[in-house]
Amino acid sequence: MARTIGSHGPKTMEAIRKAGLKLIYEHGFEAMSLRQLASEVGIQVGSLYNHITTKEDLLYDLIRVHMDDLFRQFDEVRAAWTELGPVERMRGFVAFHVTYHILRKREVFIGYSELRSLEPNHYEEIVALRRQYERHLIDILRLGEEQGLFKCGDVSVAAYGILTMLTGVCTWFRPHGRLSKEQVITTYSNLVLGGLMHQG
Amino acid sequence: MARTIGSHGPKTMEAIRKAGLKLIYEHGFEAMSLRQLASEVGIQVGSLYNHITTKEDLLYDLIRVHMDDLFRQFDEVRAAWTELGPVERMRGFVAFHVTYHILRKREVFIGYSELRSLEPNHYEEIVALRRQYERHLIDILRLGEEQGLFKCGDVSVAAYGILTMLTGVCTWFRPHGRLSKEQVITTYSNLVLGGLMHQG
Amino acid sequence: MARTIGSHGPKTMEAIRKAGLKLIYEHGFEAMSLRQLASEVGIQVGSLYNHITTKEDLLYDLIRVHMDDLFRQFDEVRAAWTELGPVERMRGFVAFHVTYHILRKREVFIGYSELRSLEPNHYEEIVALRRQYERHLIDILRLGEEQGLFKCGDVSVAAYGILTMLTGVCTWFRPHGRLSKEQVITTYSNLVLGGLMHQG
Amino acid sequence: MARTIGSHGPKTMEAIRKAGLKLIYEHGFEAMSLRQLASEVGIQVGSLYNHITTKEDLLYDLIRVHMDDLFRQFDEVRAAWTELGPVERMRGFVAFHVTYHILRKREVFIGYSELRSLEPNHYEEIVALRRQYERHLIDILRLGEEQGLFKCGDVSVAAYGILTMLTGVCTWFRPHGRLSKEQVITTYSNLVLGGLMHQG
DNA sequence: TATGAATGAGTGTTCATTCAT
DNA sequence: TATGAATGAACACTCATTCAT
Repeated sequence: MARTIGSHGPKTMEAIRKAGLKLIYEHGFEAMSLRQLASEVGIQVGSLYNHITTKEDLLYDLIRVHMDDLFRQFDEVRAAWTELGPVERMRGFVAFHVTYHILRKREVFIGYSELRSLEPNHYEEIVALRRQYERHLIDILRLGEEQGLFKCGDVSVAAYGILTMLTGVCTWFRPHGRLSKEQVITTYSNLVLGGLMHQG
Repeated sequence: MARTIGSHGPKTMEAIRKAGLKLIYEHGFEAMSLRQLASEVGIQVGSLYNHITTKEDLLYDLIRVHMDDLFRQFDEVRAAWTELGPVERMRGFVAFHVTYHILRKREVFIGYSELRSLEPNHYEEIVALRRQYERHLIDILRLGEEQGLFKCGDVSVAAYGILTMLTGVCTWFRPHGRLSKEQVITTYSNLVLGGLMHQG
Repeated sequence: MARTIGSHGPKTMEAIRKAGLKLIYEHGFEAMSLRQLASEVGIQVGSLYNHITTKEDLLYDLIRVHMDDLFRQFDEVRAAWTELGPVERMRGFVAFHVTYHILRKREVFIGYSELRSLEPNHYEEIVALRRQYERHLIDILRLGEEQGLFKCGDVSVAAYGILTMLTGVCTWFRPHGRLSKEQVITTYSNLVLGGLMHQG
Repeated sequence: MARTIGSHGPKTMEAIRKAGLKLIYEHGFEAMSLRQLASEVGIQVGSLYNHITTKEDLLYDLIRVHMDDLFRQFDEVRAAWTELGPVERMRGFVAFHVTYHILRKREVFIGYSELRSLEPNHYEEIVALRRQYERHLIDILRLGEEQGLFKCGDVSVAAYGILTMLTGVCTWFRPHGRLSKEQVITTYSNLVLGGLMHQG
């Protein structure tokens, strides 16, 4: 008989997204079965297909929405940069990136680790977005070098290094652990700008 | 651990390890089927079980061997440190870590990304080894702080940050690409020690 | 039979019948899904059930209507036979059967090939109607034999043979192809009558 | 535990073919599930895949083998024709076709009714073989017309008609029914030849 | 050691059907 | 009447693993 358990309409889609995020983060995309997912949501497995077209499509949806959020929020931050120099921009970037990656740690983690489960088209699209984001960091480094403030060795290597370091936060940060988000931001800002030997 | 009893099978076991490394790196552990693996090796699926006890066991074997190699090689480097200060040790650590992670990029990648597919016992064991390795970096940072040479903010945060940055090399480094291994090492050493603003 | 209660739905029911005829003819009854059917009609799956009671019911409806049409049209032809002899009747039968099977090729095809998807009751009913139709051909053959005009060997075998031959037209006839309907009718009439009238 | 029920090796493939033939004949290809098939054979559903690559592949295999048998047996019959005229050839064709279609009624039926479930490549291949077979009948009709013995109206129409009539035997013939195979052959031979030789 | 055939549980996905709105 | 969301069973197919030969 229809509709005994479970919820209706757009609420269901939201529940699927939430449960999917949780299960993919915990077990990985390949390891999550749609039966697990449906049971977490409280519906039958076939009912999932009233809301998603494909398992892969759910993954893409989660990653795509996260990338859109990332850009939307980053654009707000960037809007305030027009009059700032590279050092302030770098501090701003670190603060933004760390904050977002702490708040959205599961989306971010999935967005890196499950990329290869995307269909080619989706994969290319997400990778292109990621490159676009990276370019903003590279721009800051270039600006710093032009103004004689930064020395990077190689700009791309430095950018990848910094980005990887900051992103790592989503692997080990615990919300109510020993360190506050602000302490992490300060530590990383100083590390990035001054290294181990020349901090502020 | 693998069964490797019997006489003329070590070649097969080596082929399995090699093919497993390749396939897990390319598709992920969950996504690799033993049928794929057997076909890559050129044997039938049932024959795999003359050499491995379990799919998970192969993964554990690959990661464990890699961790052992990491420690063996790292111990050689460390043996020469007794008379060196923290700056030289840090340069040495960066050089070693980057080198190993470039040469063994697939093992390293798997060792991070497929950890969750290990059985609890194996998981704990590998994570403990990883922590032990990390502690060596933390020791360097502590030494530097004691001697008034380094300021880390928080030692653990700095250690995680540096480690993540260096490890990232296995994701993007291309052997015959624009940059040599030495250039990457130099860039990262300077970045770690002096940050963007105070490089040597 | 279809629910067709209510007022402004007959158009929808007609669209369902038309689309069902097309899809069953093209893909077979088992292979046609109600989702396909609904999408062909331009409504949602659930809406189908305002017009049909069951997937099987639609099939039955299509076949039953076609059988009714067959009988209605055949009865008109037969009404003119009272004063005709077996040869003229046979010519008339061939002309009628071929014409109907060319004009309604999809209904006819479905009426043969999808019979086994009918529920037992419906199956029996349609098979009985078919037998009734066949008996009219048998009657012509018998009349011919009684009057010494035909020699059939075995009346039933001849009847099945002739019927199968004529029915086959719905498999290969192309409306604007090399041959006109009239040519086919002439060829078959001569073939059949030659066979019946001039044996060994 | 492995291999408790069921049989080994090539015997299993033969059992699958046999059960497949039966089930497809009885329920149709789409309606036959691999669970049914496996259970008929006495093995688990997954074990089927040690012997077939695909459900469609089994269908193709059954039809292809039947077509090969048809040609092999027909070639033996034809080998004796070199010195025979069209009338004897036609009698020979009727006898062969009816005999084969009675003995192999299930393969023949499937070979017609389930063609559309074949993949495009397989479909084309089988249809081409069927056309090749039909051409042999057409050749007989042509020969008869050249020698002034037959009058067909249109050769192709006549060929299709005759073929359909003869093939129909596999739908209604019952092995131990009222009529023997020989009676059917005689009735059809006379019907066909009377038709071809004495048109109005 | 290698093979090939088996197991049984599991995969993502589709199905006809129901029904509150 | 139409919709959209649900059900639960079924689908073809794949999986890791076992084991007699």
